[in-house]
Amino acid sequence: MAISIFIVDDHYMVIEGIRSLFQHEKNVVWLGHATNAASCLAFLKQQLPDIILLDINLPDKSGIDLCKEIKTLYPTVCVIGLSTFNQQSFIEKMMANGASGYVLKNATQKELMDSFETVMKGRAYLSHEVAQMLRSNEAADDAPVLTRREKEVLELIAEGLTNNEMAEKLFVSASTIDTHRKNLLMKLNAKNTAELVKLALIKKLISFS
Amino acid sequence: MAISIFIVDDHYMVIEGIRSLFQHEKNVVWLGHATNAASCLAFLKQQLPDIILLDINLPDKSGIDLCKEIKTLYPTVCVIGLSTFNQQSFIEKMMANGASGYVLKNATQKELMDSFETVMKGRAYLSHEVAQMLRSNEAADDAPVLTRREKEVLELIAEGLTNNEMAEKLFVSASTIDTHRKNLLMKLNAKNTAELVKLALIKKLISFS
DNA sequence: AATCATATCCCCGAAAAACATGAATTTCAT
DNA sequence: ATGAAATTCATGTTTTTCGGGGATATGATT
Repeated sequence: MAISIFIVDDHYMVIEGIRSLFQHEKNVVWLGHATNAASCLAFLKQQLPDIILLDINLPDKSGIDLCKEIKTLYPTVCVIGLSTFNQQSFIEKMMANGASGYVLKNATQKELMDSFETVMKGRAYLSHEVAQMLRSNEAADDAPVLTRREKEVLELIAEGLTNNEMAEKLFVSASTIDTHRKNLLMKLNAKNTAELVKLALIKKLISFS
Repeated sequence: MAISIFIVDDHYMVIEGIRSLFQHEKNVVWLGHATNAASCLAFLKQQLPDIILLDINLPDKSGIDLCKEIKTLYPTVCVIGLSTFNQQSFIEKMMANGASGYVLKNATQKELMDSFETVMKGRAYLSHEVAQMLRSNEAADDAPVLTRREKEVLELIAEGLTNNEMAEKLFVSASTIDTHRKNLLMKLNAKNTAELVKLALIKKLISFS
């Protein structure tokens, strides 16, 4: 039995690329494509494919959110995430939102066929590269929970403010800042400010710039 | 007169996508494709296209380096950079290495045709989105040059070592470390250690973990 | 021969951070 | 309303960093 697929991606080249990969494949039926979330949802009201290939980058909405909506509205549809790079956080969110698989855009026809067959059997599929990356990266999602104030102080520390400067800025005494600082060192298990800032950036507790 | 093109990209979908976009275009002749730098260079020994569409992500070599090599060996060939995202640093490096243009992979057939014609006339072509982004982003790639020793010390600072600990580890006196430290603060224009570590991570002078 | 970058070392004093200990107050969810 | 968590503040001591200096040695460059 043929597998029907629908693709959502704002890259014409990707759409054409996949269409071309499967145009002579009898087991795969190309139902169409959408270049944004809105027209994807509109299409699904008319017709349900077996599999949706869903890019994580769309102009009007993230593919991650769209995935969730699709799975809520049409739980039987299999969604396969599509992305150029294997960014762990995206993959995790995509799978958490009900995706059945995740393949990179450098996938071969065979790999894609594989992914279709696997998810149609109800199992999850991850590109070889993706699976490998995820394994090698059990790195910390062990970010401690910081309070509102601690986050503020952490940001200011990374900007190079001293306790006195922060105290002035936040209208509290320097002792208070000192306490927050000590708690931050404890929570992040850092030996000193230098390590604190590094860990904070790694764990994405503060953002760049 | 028809324009001959050759594409280098490790994404099958992109190759197929572009091929399909131009398969009925009489003014464009598809000479072939390569999925890595080595086979690209091998092809060019046999035949020279007018335009090479060059992905910035290749398995064996960065497209940026490959671009430089190509322009050194065959200065008459026009290289157009290809990328999914518009990352300013890549674009700048690509153009600095002699590329004639830069287009995003979500380009339409028309946009690509446009880029071909523009670069064939000897002018540079940037995707609309890319040009816009570059304008809005004159942010700094002003990473200072650090000496071998300074990099070592910087790494250790970020790991949370004190001057004494570093001195022991590097078999020098604490005074030496102190000097390096001061020089680092100067070079990165940081107010203190906290800002130093943050800037070092932003400017990729030290890597995560 | 003179210059430059790098790396090494030293001293001083002021400023800042780290560590310890204790405690009052507000906020908020159960 | 009660208890836990968060925020606030203080007082001290010790360690580390920061900002001025200045000095020597080496090797590459000109």
